[in-house]
Amino acid sequence: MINLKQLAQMAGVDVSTVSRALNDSERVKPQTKALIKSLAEKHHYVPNDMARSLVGKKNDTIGVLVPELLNTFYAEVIEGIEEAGNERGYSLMFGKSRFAGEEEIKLIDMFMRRRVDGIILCSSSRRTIEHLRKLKKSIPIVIADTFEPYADMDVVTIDHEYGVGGVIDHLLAFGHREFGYIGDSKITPLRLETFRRGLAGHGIELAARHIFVGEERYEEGGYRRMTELLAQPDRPTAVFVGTDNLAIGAVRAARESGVKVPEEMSIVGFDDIIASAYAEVPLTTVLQPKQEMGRLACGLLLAKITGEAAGFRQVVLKPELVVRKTTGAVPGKG
Amino acid sequence: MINLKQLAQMAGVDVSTVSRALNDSERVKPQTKALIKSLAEKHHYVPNDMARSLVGKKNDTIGVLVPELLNTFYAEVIEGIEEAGNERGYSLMFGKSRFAGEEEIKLIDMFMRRRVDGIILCSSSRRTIEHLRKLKKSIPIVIADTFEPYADMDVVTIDHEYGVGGVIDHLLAFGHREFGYIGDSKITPLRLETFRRGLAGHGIELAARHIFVGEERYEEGGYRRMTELLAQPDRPTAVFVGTDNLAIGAVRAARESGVKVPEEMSIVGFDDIIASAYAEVPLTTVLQPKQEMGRLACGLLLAKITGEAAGFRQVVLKPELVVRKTTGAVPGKG
DNA sequence: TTGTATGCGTTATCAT
DNA sequence: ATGATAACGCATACAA
Repeated sequence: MINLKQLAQMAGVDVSTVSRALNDSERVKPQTKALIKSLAEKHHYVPNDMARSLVGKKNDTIGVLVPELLNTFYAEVIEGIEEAGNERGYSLMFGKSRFAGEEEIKLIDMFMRRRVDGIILCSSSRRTIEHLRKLKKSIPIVIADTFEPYADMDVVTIDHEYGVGGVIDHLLAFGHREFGYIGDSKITPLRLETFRRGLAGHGIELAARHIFVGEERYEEGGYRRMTELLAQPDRPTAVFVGTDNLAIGAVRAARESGVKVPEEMSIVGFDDIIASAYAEVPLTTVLQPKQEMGRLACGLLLAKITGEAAGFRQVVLKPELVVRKTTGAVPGKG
Repeated sequence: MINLKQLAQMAGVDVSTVSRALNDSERVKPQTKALIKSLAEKHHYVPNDMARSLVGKKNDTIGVLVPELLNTFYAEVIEGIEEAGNERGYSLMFGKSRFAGEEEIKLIDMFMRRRVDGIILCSSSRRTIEHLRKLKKSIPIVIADTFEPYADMDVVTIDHEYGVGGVIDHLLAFGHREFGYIGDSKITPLRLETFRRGLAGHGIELAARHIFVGEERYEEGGYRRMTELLAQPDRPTAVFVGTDNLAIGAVRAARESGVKVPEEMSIVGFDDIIASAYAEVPLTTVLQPKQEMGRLACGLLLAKITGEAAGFRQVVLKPELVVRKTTGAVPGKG
């Protein structure tokens, strides 16, 4: 792969002249510039950004860390980040943490070694957040989709209280009083807590025997947990499922067990992933503005990188309920 | 951000000693090594991989180019690439081309400027392939999920003939003779051609009025195209849909129009994305080994990077039909 | 065991 | 308008 020096030799000029010519400097005679450019073209010269950013400073690269890729939730967030970044000439480097704290820290380390200009973390663990507190002076960092809007960091997240509250109000309005919950151990713990607290606020207790949580985060997990729930002697009339991925499987399990949704059981998801509108029964769920989160996170980060922004900002989005076909009135109460 | 030189000053030694110490060289006294390491730890030293790879050569980074991320098909391929890469210490840099040739070329250029060790391209356009022919001497490149197994490049792809052939045989065995096709303009053109040719081989013509192709690549596109197809005066008994994303929408459109699937119409997809097994009616489709493709592509690339492999290899996978619930006998012929 | 010197590819600051 | 040179952060062959 050819470099400036070789180009300089061929053109019979100094490297510095070549550098200037290729960077369209005014201070180089049009003829030599033309010569150099044609030479560069001819020999497929590709500048070495490693060297360039060594002397310069910036990279025009941001690191993005997500737990998993198969989850379209994260794909949408990334989509937002990518667009916002692209518009301003940044490319993405990314890593997948599998929800593992050590992986997160390893990948953050890699990002730093690569001298990315900034890092966006999605759904990172609390432990990792602690780790970040030490790094945030060295490099701009934005946390997306986190549990709490940490005041000492740049954060983009949603108002869980509001989102889950919408679910509860919706179900209460339909007359439901017996609730169940299905979730996973990584993504949804806060939703469970918020749900429980919200119900308690209405004097309703969420029975432990109606709570099903496990590792699996996709349809299969929801399917299995709903099957377990249906095996209980008494069955709730409404179930809140922590993510749409799980909810889609849960709806299927219910229907396959002969339980009509929503006639005999209402089910509400969370996220509003793409598949939800096209599920077996279009899913009632809480819309997280995923791409928006990505865009905002990237915006915050770029503002930090360019120095436009000082201090830390917390952006808290309101996730709105989207009522579709999996929720209805309590059986027998029309 | 601290560097070797500063560390050297603090330790009262030369940079080279620090470098050796941090790289665990034998040629440094245990005591000084310990001192230097503790110093590095204390001051949060993070090596600069830009500088390192400037002098060295390698990057331990590979560039991955996909058309889109929301498509779980690509997410799965990436998953495979990422795993295979991770195992050998490589991280990913990636870009999204939106199926646009110019975007692809721009991103490839970016990868090269960043001096990635190699590039994997998914579903790249023919035009881009031409472009790559010039670059493949400068950098290892692997093409994944392409139309043809170009003999002069490293390629991982599937045997379309075989996959589509399986669909045709399956439908013929059910007695179908009237076929329709739904696809998109970016991903599926080859599938349409293969389908048409395959049918012709059985003396069956695919009528133009039963072919629906458009831009949209997700459920909505399939929904719309199936709606159009159903508006035709005569309706095929079986429809091959070029991707599962489209197929899921197509099934929904059929059912909402009162056409029972598979009783009144058989529908077959292609890809076997995660959602397909959990669709409204579990989808009969052709399984593309996506993660496997990713792993293999990455394997080929790493072999090229490390110099283990010479020449070009074409890996052609056999995509197998997965029979689920959207296909059945021709109506009235039980 | 440690230091010296050189080079990686590029940009930038001087001169000329 | 162009050349010489230093500098970016690090690794390494060679000396000591």
